[in-house]
This record gives sequence, structure tokens and C-alpha cells, in this order.
Amino acid sequence: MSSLKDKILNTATDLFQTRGINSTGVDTIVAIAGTTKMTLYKHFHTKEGLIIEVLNKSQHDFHHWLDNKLNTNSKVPSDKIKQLFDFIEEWITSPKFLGMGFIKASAEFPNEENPIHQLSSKQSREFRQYISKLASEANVKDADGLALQLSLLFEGAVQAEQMKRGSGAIKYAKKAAKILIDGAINA
Amino acid sequence: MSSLKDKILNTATDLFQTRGINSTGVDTIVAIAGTTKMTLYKHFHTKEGLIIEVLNKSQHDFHHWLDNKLNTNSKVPSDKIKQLFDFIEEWITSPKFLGMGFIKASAEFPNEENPIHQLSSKQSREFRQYISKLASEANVKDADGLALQLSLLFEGAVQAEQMKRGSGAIKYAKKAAKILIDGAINA
DNA sequence: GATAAAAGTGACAGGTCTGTATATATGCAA
DNA sequence: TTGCATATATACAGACCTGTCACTTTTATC
Repeated sequence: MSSLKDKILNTATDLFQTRGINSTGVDTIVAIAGTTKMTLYKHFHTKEGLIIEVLNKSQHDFHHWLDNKLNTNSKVPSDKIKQLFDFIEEWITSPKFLGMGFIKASAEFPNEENPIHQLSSKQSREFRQYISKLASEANVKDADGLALQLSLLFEGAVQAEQMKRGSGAIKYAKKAAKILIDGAINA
Repeated sequence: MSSLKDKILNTATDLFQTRGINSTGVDTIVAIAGTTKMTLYKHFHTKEGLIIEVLNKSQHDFHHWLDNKLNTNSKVPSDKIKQLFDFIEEWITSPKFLGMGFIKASAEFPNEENPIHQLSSKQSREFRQYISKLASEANVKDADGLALQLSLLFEGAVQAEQMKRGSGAIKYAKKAAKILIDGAINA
């Protein structure tokens, strides 16, 4: 894969997060990435295509990072779900955290028919299913229910952090998650 | 107050929610409101001014509706906070619910220096303080902590509903809220 | 060094955006 | 009737947007 394609992808990811997707023009992206529109449009047919690749890469990076953290720290299923919010906290409080792409994208493209909105919705659903798998492996009875609740706390905490950097909301999300997880495991 | 100003305000509120703020031009707003740009710019000096008035009105309407519901249903503080998510559910599942303005606005204007972002952040904080007041009246020890947790559930549920209408996330948010509230009251 | 692929340049088409200018019409009060 | 505020219609300036064009330069491979 061309390194210029990566450069464009990374630059776009950054600009979309810090300035908004609709507010970031392709001219700005190529200027900062140090390339030209011709090159951008060779790798991504449209701006929408670029947005979709940015969202996919962001989600893949997050998912890969989290899955790796969880699996290298413990093999015991109930420990894994209990540690989930420790790693989410690590992710959110990292200096390079700029927000979750799919949360912002769904707000910028509110129409449910829009491909970008649909992708956002799919990513949110897939993350919830990932948590649900963790929960069912830990023998939680209503795994989908707990997963949904934890994903609400997660998305709420991300939202809070996007509104005000260093809000500390994640600390309380973690406490709430512990209460809900303990309650569900002992049910 | 001019009824045309209200018409513009209501039309803009609707369009911002259904199409996004940046994706909605003033030409579209005046065309649908049945007036002209001259009139719009007489009432709102800039588009930013219009956005800010839309956000303020939306938040005021929500707050007024919720406060009224809570106060007419019960005078017992611990009942009020326990009923909070019942009314939030009523609000979110109402057919006319199109999302929360301040959540979408903060995503479209991610820069913390931006006046619109700052207003969103302020509205989120004020809502949290409102819940905190409910909690402390119900003799919750860590009222701010519980309020933050409930607001995470609230914003997460709104986010989920904005992503997929009829997601049913609010039902599980409600259950989680009950667990957290009961735990906090009996602490 | 020849050849081909990749990237760069600069201009441009066609559209949208915010905000303004000018000139006209309407309703109401004195 | 006259005067005035309000709203209308229409055109426009200037900036930005996405995406394309023809053409040139660099880079890599044989």
C-alpha cells in the first residue's frame, strides 16, 4: 500500500475529528498531507469514499487495540469484562484520543438512508456485539442487555470527553459499569 | 415576538436535526419557512446567531417539559429522581423526537473554542447540575457522581436513538438508572 | 539509459454557501 | 392621505466546495 494513501488517511482522520467532516475540504486535507487532489482522488474515488475508509480504519484500530489489551491481560472471561472499562479509560484519556469517529459521523449525517450514517450505526452495533460476547463468555444471563447498558455508558463517556477534554466522566462510567457487571454476574 | 421569527426558528430546528447544521443552508431554511433571507437576517444577525437561538430554545423546551412533568407527578424527592428516566423515555420515544441539539452540535463543531461548542458543553453541564439537584434533594450522598452517571446513560441513550430510531436502548438505560439510583439512595 | 507507473501542477467547471444591496409591496397609525 | 415599519422579490459579491482536465515531473524497474 502506498504511503501517500496512508498519509492522506491519517491526515483526514485527524482533521475530521478536530474540525468536523463537513467543515474539512479536500483541499485542506491534501495541503496538510503534502500531496495533491489528483492523488487523493486516485486512491479514494469520492470524498464519501474517503470518509468511509477513515471510519473503517479508526474502528479497526480501536477494536484491534482493545482486543489485544483484553486478551494479553487475562484469559478468565469474567476478568476480561471486568477489565473492559479500565482499557476504555486508558483509550479515552490517552493524549491522542480525539473522539470516536462513528459517534461524530452519525451526528453530521443524521439521515438513516445515508451510507455514512449506516456505517456508523453498524460500527456501534458491532461494538455492542463484541461486549455481548464478552458478557456471555462470563456466563452473564442477559448478555445483550448488559452489553447495551455498558455501550451506553461508553458512548456517553466518549460524548462527555468530546464536549470537554479531561472531563473525568470516564471515572464515573467505570464505577457504574462495575456495579452493573457485578450485578449481572451474580444474577 | 414576530410569528415569522418563530417560523424560522422552528423550521431551522427541524432541518438542523434531520439534515445536520452545516448541511442546511439559509436558503433552504427560508424557502421552507416561506420567507426570505432578508427577513432571516433581520431577526438573526448571522447563521451562528440562528444556531445559538435554536439550541437555546430546544434546551429550554426540553427542560421546561421535564421539570413540569417531574413536579406535577410527585413532591417526594426520592420519587422524583426515580421517575426521571420514565419521563426521559417518554421524551425520547415521542414521535416528534429528532435528537438532542447540543449533542449533535458539539459533534459538528468539535473545536472547544467555538461558541456553539461552548454552548453545547454548557447545556450538557446544566442538565447534569439539574439531575444533581434532584439527587441531593433525595439525600444521595455523592449527588454529583450519580448525576454524572445518569447523564452518561441519558446521552448514551440519545446517541443510540439518533443512530437507529426505535433502538429500544432507553429501556435498558432505565434499568441501569434504577440500579444506580437505588444503590446511591441506600448508601 | 529506456520505459512505465506514480505523483505533481495549475487551471477550471459547475455548484453551494453566507451575507448584502436595491427596489418594491403591504399593512397600519396618525 | 401621508409616513413608517415590515416583508417581499431579485440579483449579486466573494468565498468555498467537489471533482476533472491536460500536461509535466519524479521515481522505480528492467
